[in-house]
Order: sequence, then C-alpha cells, then structure tokens
Amino acid sequence: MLKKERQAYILQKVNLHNKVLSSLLCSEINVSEDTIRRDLQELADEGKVIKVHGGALSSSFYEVSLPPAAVYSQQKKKIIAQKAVSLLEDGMFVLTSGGTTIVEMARMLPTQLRATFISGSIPAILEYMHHPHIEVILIGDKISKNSKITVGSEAIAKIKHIKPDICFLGTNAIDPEQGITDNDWEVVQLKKAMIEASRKVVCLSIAEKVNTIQPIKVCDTDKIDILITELAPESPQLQPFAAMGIRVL
Amino acid sequence: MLKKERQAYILQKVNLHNKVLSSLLCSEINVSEDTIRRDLQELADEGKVIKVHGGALSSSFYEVSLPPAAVYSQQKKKIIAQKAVSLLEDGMFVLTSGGTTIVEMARMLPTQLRATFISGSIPAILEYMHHPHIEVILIGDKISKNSKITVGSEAIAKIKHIKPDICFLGTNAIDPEQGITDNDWEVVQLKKAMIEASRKVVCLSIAEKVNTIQPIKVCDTDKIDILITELAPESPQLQPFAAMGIRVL
DNA sequence: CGGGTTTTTGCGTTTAATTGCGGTATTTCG
DNA sequence: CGAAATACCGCAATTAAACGCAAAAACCCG
Repeated sequence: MLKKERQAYILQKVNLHNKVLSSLLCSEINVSEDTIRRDLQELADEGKVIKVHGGALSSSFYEVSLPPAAVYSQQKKKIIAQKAVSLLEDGMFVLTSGGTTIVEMARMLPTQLRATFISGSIPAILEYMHHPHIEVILIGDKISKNSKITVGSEAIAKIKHIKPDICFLGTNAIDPEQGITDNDWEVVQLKKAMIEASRKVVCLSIAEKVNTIQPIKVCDTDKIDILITELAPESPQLQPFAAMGIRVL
Repeated sequence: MLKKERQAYILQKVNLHNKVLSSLLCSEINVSEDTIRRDLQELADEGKVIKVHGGALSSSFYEVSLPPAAVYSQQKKKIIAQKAVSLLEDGMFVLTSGGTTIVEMARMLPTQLRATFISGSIPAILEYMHHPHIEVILIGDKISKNSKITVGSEAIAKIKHIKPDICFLGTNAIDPEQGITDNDWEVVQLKKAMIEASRKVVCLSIAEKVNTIQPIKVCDTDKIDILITELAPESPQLQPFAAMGIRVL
C-alpha cells in the first residue's frame, strides 16, 4: 500500500468517525505502529488531523484554517452576512445572486428559519441545501464557469415570473452617483432582472467596494432599498447613500 | 507500444482502480521502470494523476473523502462509467439524471471531449463544471434535498423542450418484466420526461440492482436502448435484456 | 531513398524516501 | 507509585527516484 494511499485511508476514517486509534490502524493496514505514527504526524503537520496520544482526532472540530489572505475580507463578509440575516423572517421568498458574501450569508442562516430561497448560484445553492427547513429553488440555464452561476435568457425569463419578498445582491462596485456596476455582461443582465422582480432590494458590499465603479451598469442607486457593509451605519462614506433615502445597516 | 497508447492505458488503470504501481505496470507493459516513471511524470504534469512514491493515484481520489462503505460499489461504478463514456462523441447533447454512477461518469469524461451536458443533478453539474470544453446547462426548479436534483413541473417542461442525442440514467432498479422502477415519485416524473425526450436511452445500473423492483414505475424495458452494468455482456442475468433487443455493454 | 535531427528508451550510478526495529523516554491510568 | 501503553530517536536495509549518457527508434525533409 502506498504511503499517500494509506494517508488518504486514514483521513477518510478520521473524517467519518472523528477519531482513529494507531493500534487499530496498524493491524488493519498491516504496517508497523511507527509508520502509522509518522503518517499521523504528517497529516497533523498539514493540519488535516489533530494528533493525540494513541491516535488522532478530526481537525474539523477544532475548526479549520482557511486561505490566509482571504481571512481578512472573510471576517468582513461574515459581519455583513450577520446583518443581512437579521432581515429574514419565516415564510419569506428570498432571491439571491452569487458571490462569496452571499455564501457567507447562506452559512449563517439560523437553522430554525423556514423560508424559500431562489438562486442560480451553485455555491450558494450548495449551502442552502444543507439547511433543514429551507426550500430551495434553482434557476436553470447555461452555467457560466467563471461565476458559477446560471446565466442566459431562460434564467432571466424565469426570474421575471416570480415576485420575491426580498433580494440579496452581492455587489462588485457601488457608487452614489453611478449606482451598482459590474464587469460581467451576462451576470449584469441577470441582476437587472432580479432587481426588477423583487419587492425589496438589499445590496451587500464590503467597504472597499463602496464608491468604486465597474464598466457595466446594473441599476441606479434609487433602486436599492437597503445597503449593508461591515462598517457602522454612521460611517461617513455611507452618508451619501443614507441621504438618498437608502436604509444603511 | 506507443507512448501515448501507454499513457492512455495507464490513465485508464488509474481511473478504474484509483492507483497504479510502477513496478506492476512495467512488468505488465514490458518496459523499464524509468519509462513508466517518465510517463507518470508527464501525466502528473498535466494534472491527470497524482504521482507518489511507488506509483500514482487518481487525482479525483484526492479531492474528496468518501464514505468507506461505498468504496466497494464505487469500483463497480467506475467500470460502468468507463463503458458509458465510450458512447460519447464530440458535439453531442447529453442529458443525465443524478446518482453516484453518473457522477463517476462525469469524472471520467475525457478532457478533450467537446459536448453539451444537461442535468438537474447538483453533484453531476459540479463535476461537469470542472471540465474545460463542456458546456453545462442546468435544469432549474425546486431542489429535492434527498436526491440533490431539481424536480417539479418546471423541470419537466424544460426537458420536454429539448431533444438530446443521448440520455444516461442512473437506475435504482431494473427488471426484464417491470422495466425501470424507482422509489421517489418526483424523480420518477423527471426520468419519464427524460426518456421521452431523448433519441437514445442508456441505463446505468450496478448488477445488484438488476432484477430488482421498486414501487414506482419509470418505464417499460423496451424504452431502453442500451444497458450498462459492471458485468460482462455475456453474463447470464443480462441475457433476458439482450433477448429483448437491448444492447448490453 | 538517405542522412541528419529529434524523441524515446534502457542502463548504471547516485541520491533520496520509506519503513521496521531496538532502545529509551514519556504519558496514562489504576 | 508502578505497570502498561505509547511516543520518540537513531539506525540500517530495502526500495524508488533522479540524473546523465548512449543506443535505438522515429521523424523530417530535400
């Protein structure tokens, strides 16, 4: 048995049972305990398991280490997601775009929430599917491999036929003058339709994207009902939006 | 034996068994270990395999950790997938259901294949998305969390409007008398539509599901064009199907 | 067809990786 | 505390990988 193969096997065991015993493994795979120990050591060095006396534990319980560069903005996105979740109520029809902020929000949905979520974003849908009481509606069409979201006329037509209570938009650029702008033509078409269809539009944006502009226009600022960033609502760079009657969270 | 031929052979072995040993390969193909090693190196550079001390592992093996009980039937499913892939040609419109066998097939698609894949299965879609030259069309509707596939009238209506060249069905139960049967009403509706829409219907089933029956009927045996199992086509339990004019692979 | 060039392959040698073992230190638990 | 289990260390044997080189095969092109 190859070393990596063995380690994969061990990892699989750990993830399934949350623990492994060196003694069991060595008789199972038929190698010496030293070998097992060295394997566990390596896996531990890579952060895949937590090594303990007599075996190893799943590291997922100790929570994982993410790509360190993204951790920064991920914190901000979690704050945004937190605020966004507070807008949700049982029974709502919720339409969401794609993007990492939306995914963070999906992860943060309270488990007892009962609502219907509609989206064409694959990563978002995957998260929604994990929740026990959420009904998930997938918008179909051609998949854009870049943005991992369905795009095209079918998707737009479908959106036009629904009337969600609220729509959460992950935003690439927002500016008081130019409104929401983006850089992918097909995604823009989709977002336009989403905004038109929804009773209420919530715009999620990390502060570094506020007051920036992208080439393609999605909508004017006055279409936005609520703007959420990681900053405090009183923050000066958000005042132009507040002045235009947008609720800032 | 030509170099490319050898590499194709190796790749097939890797995908089928999840691993290869250099030592075995060299005696099998009758070339020196160096040659094998150089082949593995090239395949590894292209990302087709993961090279390890003593051989190589399937790259798909690495990404995921699967339930270990399922490893068993996974082997069989890989064999089925292998056969299924041989039916594909450039330019085809391919409709697929969900299920683990379909996912195995998705993983095994040759990277140079250029085709359009249509499905409502989230796991399958995720695999298709990884391929460089495959266009992916997602069928939207309500998501069944059980089967991780979109179900409902919208999905069915959409399927009725397309005419795929070929349709691959992961099957829960198939019997010469009763045809294909299943246990999820919504999924059955979907499969019915898929079968009606497609020019050619390919049924993928591991042998233990052949000659079994589930409560809800999908279609009669005569709707099936090709039946693929992990067994040899001459296998006795497949003869009833062959006798009915079904091509057995 | 023939000569030159590139690719591929095998071999010997050197280098590195992997593994098991004996001995000793450390932890665990009654 | 003391015994049993486990971990750690260094070593040596086996095995595989890497490297350079030369023979062989394939290829190209006039």
